[in-house]
Amino acid sequence: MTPEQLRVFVAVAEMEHMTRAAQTLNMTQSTASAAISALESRHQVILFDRIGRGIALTEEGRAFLPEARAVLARLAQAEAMLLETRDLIQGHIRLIASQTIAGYWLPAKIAAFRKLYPGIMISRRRPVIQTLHCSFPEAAVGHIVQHFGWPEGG
Amino acid sequence: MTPEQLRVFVAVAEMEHMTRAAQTLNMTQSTASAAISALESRHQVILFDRIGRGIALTEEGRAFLPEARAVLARLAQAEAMLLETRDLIQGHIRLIASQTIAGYWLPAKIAAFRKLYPGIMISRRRPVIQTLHCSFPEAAVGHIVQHFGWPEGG
DNA sequence: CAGCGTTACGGGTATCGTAAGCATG
DNA sequence: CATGCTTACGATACCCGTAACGCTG
Repeated sequence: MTPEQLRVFVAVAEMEHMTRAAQTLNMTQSTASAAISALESRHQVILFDRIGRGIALTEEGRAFLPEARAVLARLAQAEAMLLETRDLIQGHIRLIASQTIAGYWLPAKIAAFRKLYPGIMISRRRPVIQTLHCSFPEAAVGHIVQHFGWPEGG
Repeated sequence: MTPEQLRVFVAVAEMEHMTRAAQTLNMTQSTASAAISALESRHQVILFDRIGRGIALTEEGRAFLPEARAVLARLAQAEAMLLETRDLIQGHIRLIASQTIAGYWLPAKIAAFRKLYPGIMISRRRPVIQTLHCSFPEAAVGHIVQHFGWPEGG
């Protein structure tokens, strides 16, 4: 019982028309047919009556429709929650580093960091003054260092 | 986001131990690892911290756990409902037929019928008396005939 | 014959298990 | 060195789309 199968079933059941449902789902009609067949045979249930050149929901199919919708809705909710927490991790980090570090050590680290947290923007500045300083709370620095280590191993 | 992946995630998250979770799920530990990896990379989320030689739920993972459980529960409910309606279609059919029909026409039909409705038991009796009769309400006979047609096309 | 669903078949992708690789205590 | 997760890799199974088929109005 794949979510994909449920999506196909819901679409086909709602319009009681396989070809149009397949078009809606951006798939071939044979694919939709196969999905329905798989759903039916695996669970030993007949969801549609093949009547004439069309199809019609059976009683079991009609009863199953709200169930399928509920499952899909719950799953969508879970996925949305995951997306939400992902997008929650965002912000803007400004880096100031010496030429050596910025040239040899940072690039790979920044690439890896971007891959993990696409929501965080990173910008770099050349050190205008001799003294390096960080404009962030130490906690944030700690988090970043924890993920990527410290250049000289200290 | 396959239900299978969710099952793996829930098991691993509950015991925070991949090997034991894999054993519980009757799969190799590498398979479980791959499932978790797929779940994480596809949704751009980190669900577990690989700490030392073990794993621990991240904050997002901990938040996602009840969601995953809810999805699985809802899906199980839908599947149970399907099973229930299938088992509803059950009973016992006793057939009485002439030798000719019972020998040539019935066997294939009975096989097909059993495949569709495993819950229905079918037993056959040789006709002791000349007159064939049916001990069922006509409605039931109608249903059966509708599915399989009538021997002589009448 | 035109519309609609099913079936057969080839290609792509995902998943699994085996086994080797790394890291940790 | 024993434990535990990850990665590489070959095999298997699944899913999809194309095309041919069967059926109906």
